[in-house]
Amino acid sequence: MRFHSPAIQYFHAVRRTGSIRAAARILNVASSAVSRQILKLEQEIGSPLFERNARGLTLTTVGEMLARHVMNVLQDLDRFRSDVASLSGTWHGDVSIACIESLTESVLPDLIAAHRGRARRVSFTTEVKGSSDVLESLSRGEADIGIAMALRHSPDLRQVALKRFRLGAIVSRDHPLARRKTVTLAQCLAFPAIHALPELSIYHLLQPLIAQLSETPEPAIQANSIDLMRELAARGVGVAFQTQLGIGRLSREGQLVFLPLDNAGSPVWSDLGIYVRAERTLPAYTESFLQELVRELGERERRENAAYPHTA
Amino acid sequence: MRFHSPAIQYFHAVRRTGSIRAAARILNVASSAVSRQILKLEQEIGSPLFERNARGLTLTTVGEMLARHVMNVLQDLDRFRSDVASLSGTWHGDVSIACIESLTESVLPDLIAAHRGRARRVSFTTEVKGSSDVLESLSRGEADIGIAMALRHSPDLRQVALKRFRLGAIVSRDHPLARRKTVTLAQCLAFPAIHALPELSIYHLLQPLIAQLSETPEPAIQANSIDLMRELAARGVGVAFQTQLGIGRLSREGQLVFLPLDNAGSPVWSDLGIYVRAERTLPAYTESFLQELVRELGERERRENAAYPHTA
DNA sequence: ACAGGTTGATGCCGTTTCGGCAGCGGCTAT
DNA sequence: ATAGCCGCTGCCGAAACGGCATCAACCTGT
Repeated sequence: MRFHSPAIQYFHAVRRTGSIRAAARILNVASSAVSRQILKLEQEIGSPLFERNARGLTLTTVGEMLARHVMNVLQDLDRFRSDVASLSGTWHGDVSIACIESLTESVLPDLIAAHRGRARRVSFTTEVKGSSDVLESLSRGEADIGIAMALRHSPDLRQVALKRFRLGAIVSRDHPLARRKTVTLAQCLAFPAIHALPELSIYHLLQPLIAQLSETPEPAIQANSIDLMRELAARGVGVAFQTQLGIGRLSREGQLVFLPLDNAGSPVWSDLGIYVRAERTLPAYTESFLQELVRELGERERRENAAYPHTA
Repeated sequence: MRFHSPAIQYFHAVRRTGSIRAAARILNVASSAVSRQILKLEQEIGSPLFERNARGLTLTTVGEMLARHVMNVLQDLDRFRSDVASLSGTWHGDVSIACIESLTESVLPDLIAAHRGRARRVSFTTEVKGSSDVLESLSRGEADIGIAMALRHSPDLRQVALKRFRLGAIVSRDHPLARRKTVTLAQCLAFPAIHALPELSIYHLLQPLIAQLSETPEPAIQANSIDLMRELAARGVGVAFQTQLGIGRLSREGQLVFLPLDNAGSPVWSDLGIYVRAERTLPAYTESFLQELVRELGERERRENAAYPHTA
């Protein structure tokens, strides 16, 4: 089922690896074959596609344009394949997800497990990274679905859904704050705090608010792992800040308490976006999972708003 | 700049012509070459793409799926080409438009003339046909932009804009009705009328209203040409019905009068939709014209509403 | 400065693929 | 029945492709 010119596939491999020889290894062909296909493409188009640096190849502007086209072609080919397969009852393929860490505790594993239970032949590839890296992975065609903080995204991405969750303080059950319904940032910072490093989006949500406070906050722990921060909070080390998404199990077991943040009377929102490449129709099996993901996140958003209603 | 497998192009030609030999003539190759590429494709995919009827080839279900993929590929290739060309300052290509007749009097010629004045190397291909044929042409990839009455459209089309125009009666300046501000259908049908045949969408707009009338209308002329109907009305033959879009010049010269239809106190709307294929990014030159088209139609809609305000 | 490893490009050559030609059987319309 | 399509298939020359060995250019570690 590979009826596209080898030049297309070779170019795609070279772009991903940034090297002709590396691409040749992946493709199981001689590097000379790859080299020649690229040269032929450049002659056909009438413009170089790569800049030959000493250490590998970099796309030129025209190269990036072609990369976009080739990505559209190959991703649409996947969709075509899945359409044909679903016609004959078969239903398989790989859903590739790039997402930020807050989803790894319960949302993503729950969904994937449930989906695998129903569709055994659909496999998953997941990659956890920062919000902007998630968006970049999508743009580069390395992931099908992306979940990230809703930043400004490039026009080649499409925001499928936007869900907002309350940012809150995470404390162990015996923390002095644990009995409160909500907390303000000032109240939290009276205690040792576990802060996010700038590479986490939470940092950028909280930093402006912290800057507004008059007092200098208590010296705190800094970390770049949602997971680590949660476990530190559970051990009573201090107050951590995140959405309720990442603390499901420990919260249910009563070890952790989630206290919605209150900033001058209004909630602090953390906006989560679900993204796909804009110029693309998803394969049926990917689309199916995407729908479940959107539904599930919407459900969690709804449940959370019911649990912690706020005055408009 | 043809770096895609010949199989893709051949398949596309065969689908359009419905015949291998006809495709071969277009492609300037031997029919055997085309036949073999199709056979290879079918073997590669593992399913027949065409049903070999005595009178040419018809797509199978899988064939239609492939047709969709191939259309996506080739149309995106056009976009890529235009991107590369615009990088080097060149700016050419062909904008293919399918539209209904009401646009041919002034909207389309005005726009195309203006655009050609600015961008000489952009050519246009226009095809006038009925609303459902317009939508089908788009779906089949035979046109880039479609303008049609806003019917229910298939999901592979995207409605870029929706503009509503008042349906009205068209009479010559010395017609007894010509002094009125608005007219009702009953008032019009007291005079000889020029009716649209069912192949025009106006028929489907007016038929329900005519059916509501108690009296049997005066015997009337029927026609399937907007142009003809307009000229008949100008000669005082009777009352015609259409939007103001199609009577620009004759209206300006005072020969024709447009009387907005009033049906039980509310206007009768004719909804015009602008469509493109959904799974597609348009070439820059096409996108540019599309924007002008949307703007111009919006402008006409606004002007018309100002000229004939109606009570909400 | 030098050696060893890496990179992409190129000449040579066997293999594969492609396309043109001619001819096949099947079908339709006259 | 005949003439004109249709798509399919051997046959063969031409073109494209891929593998191997080799080259010059470059980086890196010593």
